[in-house]
Amino acid sequence: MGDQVSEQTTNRLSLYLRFLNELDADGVRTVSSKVLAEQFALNAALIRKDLSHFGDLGVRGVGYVVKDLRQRLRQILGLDRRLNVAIIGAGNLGFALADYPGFRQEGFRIVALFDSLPGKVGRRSRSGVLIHDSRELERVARREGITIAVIAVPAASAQMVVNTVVEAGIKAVLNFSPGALRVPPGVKLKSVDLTVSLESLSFYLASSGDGARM
Amino acid sequence: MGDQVSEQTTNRLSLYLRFLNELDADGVRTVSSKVLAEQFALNAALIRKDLSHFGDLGVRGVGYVVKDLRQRLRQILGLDRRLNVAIIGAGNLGFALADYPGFRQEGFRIVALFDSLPGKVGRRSRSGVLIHDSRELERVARREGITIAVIAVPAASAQMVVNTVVEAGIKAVLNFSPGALRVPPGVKLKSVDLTVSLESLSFYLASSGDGARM
DNA sequence: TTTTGTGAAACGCTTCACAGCT
DNA sequence: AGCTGTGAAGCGTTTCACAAAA
Repeated sequence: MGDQVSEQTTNRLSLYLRFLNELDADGVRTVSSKVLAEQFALNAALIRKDLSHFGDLGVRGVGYVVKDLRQRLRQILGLDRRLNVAIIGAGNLGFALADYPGFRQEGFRIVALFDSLPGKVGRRSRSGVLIHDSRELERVARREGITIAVIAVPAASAQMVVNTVVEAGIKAVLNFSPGALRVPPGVKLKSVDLTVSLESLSFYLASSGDGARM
Repeated sequence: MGDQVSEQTTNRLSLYLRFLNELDADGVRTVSSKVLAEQFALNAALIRKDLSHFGDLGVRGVGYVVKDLRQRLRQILGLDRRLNVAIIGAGNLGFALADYPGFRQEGFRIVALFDSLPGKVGRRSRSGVLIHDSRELERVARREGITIAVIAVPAASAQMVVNTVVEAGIKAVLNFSPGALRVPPGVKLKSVDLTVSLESLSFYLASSGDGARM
C-alpha cells in the first residue's frame, strides 16, 4: 500500500465509489469484485488489484463490505473534507460548470468565479456564485481556501491564467481550454479537450465505413 | 498503414493537427518530429510511429511538409467534410456546448439542440441553434444529416436518450453524463466524466501531502 | 549531416491462475 | 464452497537505437 497508483486506477476508484453510493442507498451490505466487474465491464482481478493498493479492504469468501469500502474510498479520494473550487472564466462554459449539480454532489463547492471583463465582475451565476475580478484571484483563493482551479477561458489566455493560478498557491488544475499548458512540478494539471474528443469520433466515422469514405 | 490505430494515437493526431494549423498560419514550411515532440513533451519516435500508421508522410533529412501533413491529418481525422452535430439536453451544459467556439473552428456544425421540456422547445441558443422536441430526434437527425450526438442530460435519463440516438442511426456519441452507458457494437461512445476528473485532482491533493492529510 | 521509419527492448497495465483465508 | 490478494504471464504502448534516404 502507498506505492504509486496509476491515474487509470484512481479514475476507476471514482466509478466504484459512485456505484457503492447507490448500493449503500439501496441497503446492500456486501459486494464482490465479480459484481463490480460486471457493472463496469471490467475484469474482476483488475478491481481487486485497484483496491489492494490501499490495504486489505475485502474479506475472503465474502467480498467487500459496502459501507466500509465506500467510506474508505471517500477517504482515499480525499472527499471526506471540504474541497473549494474556483472557476476562471465566466463565459458560457464557466457558468455551466459553476452550476453543474454533479460537482456539488460529491462534496465539491464552487466558491468563486473569476473574469477579467469589468461588466461581469460583481454579478452572480444562476446558483449564486459571485464573479470576482481576475486580479483578485490570489487574495480570494487564500481567503476562501481554494484548492482546485477550473480553467474555462479561451486558449489564447489560458497559459497566463494558469500561471496566476499557480502563483496563488493552487496545486490542482482542471483545464478545459484547448492546447498544451505548462505547470511546474508539484502542481497537478488535468485537461479535458473537447475538440480532441469530437475529433476522435470523427476519426471513427471516417475510418469505419460510414459511406462518405472508404 | 491501415492497421488498427489506438485511441491514444488518434487523440495525439488531433493535437498535432492543431499545432500544424498554427505553423501553417505562421508560414512555416516543414517541421521535424523533434520539434513536435518538444511542443507536446512527447518522445520524437512516438510521433513518427503515430504518423507512420498512415504511410510515409515525412521526408528523411527534412521532416514533414507542414501543408501536406496538415491536409493529410484533416483527411485521416475525417475533418475534410461537413460534420453535423446534435446536442441532446438544453440545460446549462448543453447550451454552453452549443455555443462553444472551439467546435465550429474545426468544421463541426452544431445543427440542433433537443430537449423534452415543452417550455424550451422552439427557443434558440445565443448563437441561434434551435431547440427541438426530443421526440423529433430521429426525423431531424435524418433530415439534417446528423452524424454525431452529444449527450448533456442528467444521469437518470442518459441511457434512454442514448437508445433513442442509436435508433436514429447516429453512430458516434460524446457523453457528458456520469455513469456507464451501453451502446451496441458499431456505435462509438466517448465519455467525458467531469466528476471523475475533479475527483482525480482531489486524490492528488489528498495523497501528495497538502497539509490536510499525510 | 539531418531526420525519417522501424525492428527490438523496455515498460506498464491487465488478465490469468491459484494459494490462502473465512 | 466462495472470494480475496497476488506472483507470473500476456499484451499493448512507448522508447531506444540504427539502417536508409535526402
